[in-house]
Amino acid sequence: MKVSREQMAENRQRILEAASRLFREKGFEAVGVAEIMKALGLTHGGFYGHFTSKDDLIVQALAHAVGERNGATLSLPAYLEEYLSPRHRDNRAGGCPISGLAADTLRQTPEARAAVTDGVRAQLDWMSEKFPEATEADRRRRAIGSWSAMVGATILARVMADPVLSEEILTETLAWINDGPDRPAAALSEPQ
Amino acid sequence: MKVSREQMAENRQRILEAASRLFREKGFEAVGVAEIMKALGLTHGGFYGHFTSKDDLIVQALAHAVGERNGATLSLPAYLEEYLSPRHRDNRAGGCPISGLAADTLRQTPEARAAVTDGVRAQLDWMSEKFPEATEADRRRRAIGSWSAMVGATILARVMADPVLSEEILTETLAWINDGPDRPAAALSEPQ
DNA sequence: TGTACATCAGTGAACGCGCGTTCACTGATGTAC
DNA sequence: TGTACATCAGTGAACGCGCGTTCACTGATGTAC
Repeated sequence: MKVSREQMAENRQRILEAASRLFREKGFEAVGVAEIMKALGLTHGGFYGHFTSKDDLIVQALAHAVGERNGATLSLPAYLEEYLSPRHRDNRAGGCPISGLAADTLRQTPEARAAVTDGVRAQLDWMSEKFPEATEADRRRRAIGSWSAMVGATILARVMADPVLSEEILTETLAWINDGPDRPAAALSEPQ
Repeated sequence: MKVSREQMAENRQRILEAASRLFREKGFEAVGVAEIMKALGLTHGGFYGHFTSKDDLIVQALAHAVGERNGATLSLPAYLEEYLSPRHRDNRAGGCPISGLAADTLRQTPEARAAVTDGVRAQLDWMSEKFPEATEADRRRRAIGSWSAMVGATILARVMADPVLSEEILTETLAWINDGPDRPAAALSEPQ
């Protein structure tokens, strides 16, 4: 049965959002078109009125998720702490799409990789502005090192079967980013 | 046709090695049992004389790959440089199984996750011994932060569609691990 | 505004394909004499 | 040592299943008059 134009546009958005969450939770391969449509109460046949293929959806859903920039309203110290928290580790469906999907995207289409590339570039530019180092080169180096560590720590903490080791990875990575062995401990604390 | 006992044992090893390489290159889902057996010149039916299921093979192949500890003969600075090199980035099939498969393993069996957990624990213990910081806690913190950054940078560098950004991630992450913004530049250089 | 018709978003059965797994069979290995 | 037989590693056809995709159909929307 036909639906109104606004309803159809809304359905497209809901497909993108459901797909984005399900992909982050289970990976691209493990989520079927039928499962996504069922999550909205629709049937799989209608999917191809919105997207030309599952690969097309993957690209659109990645661009959608990566474009949201969900922690960008926080201060950098608060963002780092939230990112490297058990809450974010355990919230795959709603968490950062880059740590959740970057590895999966390696085996996807060039368009999907381009969407992740754009997201990483935006993330590094944003973080490079926020660190306190004096020179642009030092801020960017710290942004790249910190971001790599955030992505790696999140992936490792999620896969660890030992909860103590999982939490240690998050806590020590955060401490290392904030202080480093040789950095003054208060270098990045929030202004009072 | 039956083969000798030694031949059979050798075939089992060759399955593990082919699977380990193919899994790192393409991921668990994208590699079929038939493809692995074909890589040795065998047919898929014989697979089940060696392993009870594909999931069983995944666990064995992970444990096999993770247990190899392939860079452990290098000094720490040489290991870090090799790990964060374009060569390692481009050598997925022969590279570190943890950066190559950790994210994939999240959706595998508990046994597979346990194999990766063991590998990460061994890696962190090894790195914790090698860093030059005075206290055990400082060495371990630097090991965890560095290892997270190595895994994250490798995953990110592999997925980047822009080769300049990909290489920048490797180079800057290495520099950050070695020096950090506030660390003396020579802190980790090789003894002359 | 009301009516008749064309459009088209969504339905659900069906198709093709690839994959993991099974199993009757083959023929070389290994053993009993 | 040589021979006859039992064992069993590997073969390849077949099965079941799930998935992406297609398509004839339905009925509500939107438009022409």
